Amino acid sequence: MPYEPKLIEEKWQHAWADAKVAEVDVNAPGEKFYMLNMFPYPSGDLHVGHGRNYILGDALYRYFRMQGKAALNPMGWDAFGLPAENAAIKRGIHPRQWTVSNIEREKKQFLRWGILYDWSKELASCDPGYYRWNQWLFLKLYERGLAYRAKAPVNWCPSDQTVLANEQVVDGRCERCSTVVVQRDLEQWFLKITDYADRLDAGLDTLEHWPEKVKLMQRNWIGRSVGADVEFTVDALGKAIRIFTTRPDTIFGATFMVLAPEHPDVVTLLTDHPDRAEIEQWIAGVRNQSNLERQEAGKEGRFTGKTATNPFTNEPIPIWLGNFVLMQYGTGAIMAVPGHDQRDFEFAKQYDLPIRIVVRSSYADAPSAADLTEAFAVKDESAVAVDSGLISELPTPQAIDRIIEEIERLGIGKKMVRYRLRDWLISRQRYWGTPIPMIYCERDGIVPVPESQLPVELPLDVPFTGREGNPLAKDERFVNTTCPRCGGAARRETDTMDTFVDSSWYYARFISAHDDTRIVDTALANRWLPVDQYIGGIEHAILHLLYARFICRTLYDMGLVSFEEPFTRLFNQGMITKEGYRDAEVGTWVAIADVKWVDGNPVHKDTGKALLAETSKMSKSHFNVVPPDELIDRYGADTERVYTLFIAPPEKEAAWSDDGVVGAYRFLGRVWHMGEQILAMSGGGVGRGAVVTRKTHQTIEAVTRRFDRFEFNTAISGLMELSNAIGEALSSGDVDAATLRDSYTTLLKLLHPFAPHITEELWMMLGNEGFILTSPWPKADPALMVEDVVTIVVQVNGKLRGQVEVPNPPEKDVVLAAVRANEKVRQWIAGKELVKEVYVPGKLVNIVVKG
RNA sequence: GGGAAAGUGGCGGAAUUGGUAGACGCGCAGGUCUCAGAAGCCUGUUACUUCACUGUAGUGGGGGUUCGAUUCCCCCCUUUCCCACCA
Repeated sequence: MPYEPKLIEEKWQHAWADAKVAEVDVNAPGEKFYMLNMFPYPSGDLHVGHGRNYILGDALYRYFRMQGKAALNPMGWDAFGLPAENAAIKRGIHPRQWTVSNIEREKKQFLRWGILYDWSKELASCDPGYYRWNQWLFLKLYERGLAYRAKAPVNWCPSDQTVLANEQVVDGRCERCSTVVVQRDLEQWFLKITDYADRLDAGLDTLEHWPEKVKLMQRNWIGRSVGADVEFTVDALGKAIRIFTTRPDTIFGATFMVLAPEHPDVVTLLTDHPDRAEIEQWIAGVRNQSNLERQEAGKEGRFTGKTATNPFTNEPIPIWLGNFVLMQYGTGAIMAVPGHDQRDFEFAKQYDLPIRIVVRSSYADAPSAADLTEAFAVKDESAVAVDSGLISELPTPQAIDRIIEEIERLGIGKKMVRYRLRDWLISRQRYWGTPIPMIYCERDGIVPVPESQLPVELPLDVPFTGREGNPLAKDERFVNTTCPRCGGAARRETDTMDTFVDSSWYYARFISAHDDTRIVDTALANRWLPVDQYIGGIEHAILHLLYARFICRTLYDMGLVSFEEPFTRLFNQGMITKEGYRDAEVGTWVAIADVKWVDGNPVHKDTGKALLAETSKMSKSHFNVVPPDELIDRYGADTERVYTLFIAPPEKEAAWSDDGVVGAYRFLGRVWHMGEQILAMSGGGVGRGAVVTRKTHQTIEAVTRRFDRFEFNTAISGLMELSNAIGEALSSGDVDAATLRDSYTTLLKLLHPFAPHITEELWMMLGNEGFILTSPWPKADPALMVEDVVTIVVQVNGKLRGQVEVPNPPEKDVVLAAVRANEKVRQWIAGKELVKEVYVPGKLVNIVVKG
């Protein structure tokens, strides 16, 4: 019988589902292992690149299962979001309907891949039973002062009269109507993640099993820096301006001050300036620029005409406005030390401001300020302060400590830790999201919706035009309500929550997905959480994972869970890319159907124009998406699974090759035919049994180790080697049936996580009871892995010159005697002076000769 | 501008601690089967040299440590990713 995946895959998919093999009773005993793939946004089109993520998770799940763990592998849907609303606007389908039908499609796809999830715990963030707890969480955060309202700019399309998400702004214009987008200040809701900046930063040190790369990205995003706030008196204001610096030791070299153009004191400073109108115009221009535009514009500034007093030199220093000083960081004002900060240096050169040297390398004299071509910004022990009063000649680290002491003693400032991290803006002027449970009353102001009134449900019958703002705001039945406090007429908040709120705690909800009385069941959560293995794309390295870590800490502070870090181990799989073809001149992508090959080069079928082959992320617009359906119809899901994990190390980007798939299919075909032969076989010789058994046990050891290290590609190559070894033994006829059958059964078990259907079928064909999935993972017997003879490599002056075989374990005297007796080695060293013999136990002998 | 990762055959990639570089697979070549093709199976496949045995070179480039370096150290080049005027 030929290997026909079609005939067996669906059968086993139903068998596993019917037996509910993946359903976990959370109260049952056993060693828990919580696996989790990041829940997907149901866009409806899963391609083989998405498949990599879930197939990898499923292989691990099956492995842990066979290792005897009580493994939990749930799945849900990150179901709120903009694309659903766009579909409603463009195609007139309700976001809910669009989302639900996509979920159905994706669920079928998971099934076809042979992926086992515990569907009894399924959740969708657009379900009121889920998002009511988003609202509950928001109310708790509000109670604790962690949710607040403030003005913040949004992208506003003046033509469509609506707020745009960043993704909807293309080159500064509205994605839909190409109108130039403007910034508009709106009152919006924030979560105070900055209160947790220090804990989020410190917690990174405890995450031993997270990729260093992700931790570093988070650390940079939080951006902790230690320095000092210092006040500089400004006579014109009759008060001081506060600056933040990480280099208070350079304060003797602060020769001017720079304020952000948005700094609140700017208006007062400019009141009597002769060129006030011009400067205000300049400020308005800078304010309208994005950060990127500001940077491209180069360093620009204006002199306010006023001075501040440097508290250490007591000199008046000019106060400038500068486009490179950001209002959002620190105090929006800096002391400029052009000798020791590159930005300040460039600004000083631009406007011819004085430069003073107050730090030098401890290996060299200080250069003269006039000779300086760039700022000297070294700040370790190898730098010392000069011309700096009380800290002169102190190495920089000590100078910093000493000057901060002095600043604090003088009462003009203090040591300060600041973060780059900003508060989390969660308001979205969108329909398809969790309504923020707040009410505005003329009399009582902002009033939270009482818990008993949750969920605040999203009305379903609203019109979608894509114009004139949020559809929710136009639904009078939703907006008009009564004040929970005074009972008078009031209006509801119509902003919905950022979908990152939904995904910041969903992992905890799976454990008690249907509990209508509380957000999490604390006792069960503490048993099953944190997640033991979290799997997802690197694109979530910063926002999702940081928000999840933040919300987890707030749950911890409320006493709802007993842990602060939600994910013990994190794995980021790489993307799958594929070659696409584009017109080199115009730059547009060409559909595969329009590509013709001439002498191995792609050209356009109609125009004959040469095309450029380019490998990129799969996307419809690049015509390089590989849909799993055709692939599975032709080769089966097992082939896709094996190929996907074999193609490259899982954390790396991998290029899809249609040809390569065939290799995986052939491999499975060979395993299949071997199974039929072994089933029919009896008798056989005994000559090579030990060789096959040894290879089998070596493979058990290797595959197990590689699973633990996520080295799926080499685990599969190891299984191919074992299969080749069994195949050779089979055709040699020199191995007995029982030995071959044992090795083959082991191969099936080791292969099961990668190719579940075919192995399950063969397991049954060989007459075994139950599922191979629930059979135990094989154990390697070290005694059976040991070789009878050892091959010792012989080198002369480090070059391979022969090999000798000695009985295992190899003894030094025996090995050296064998080497000396080796004819070829004797030729190589003949007539030369022996310098030494190096013996690496069990591996090699290197003979060093001279002449 | 700052930070991180990585450079190995025609291609994807392999090489526990420094110890036979190129496992495994694709592709390619030859063979087998076939009226023919597809699929399968067998053999070969780093380059140069040789009919062959063999030999020489070889893991981005240059240097170092070592009996021995893809692996460790220093310098340089290239690519990719992330953050981007964060004081």
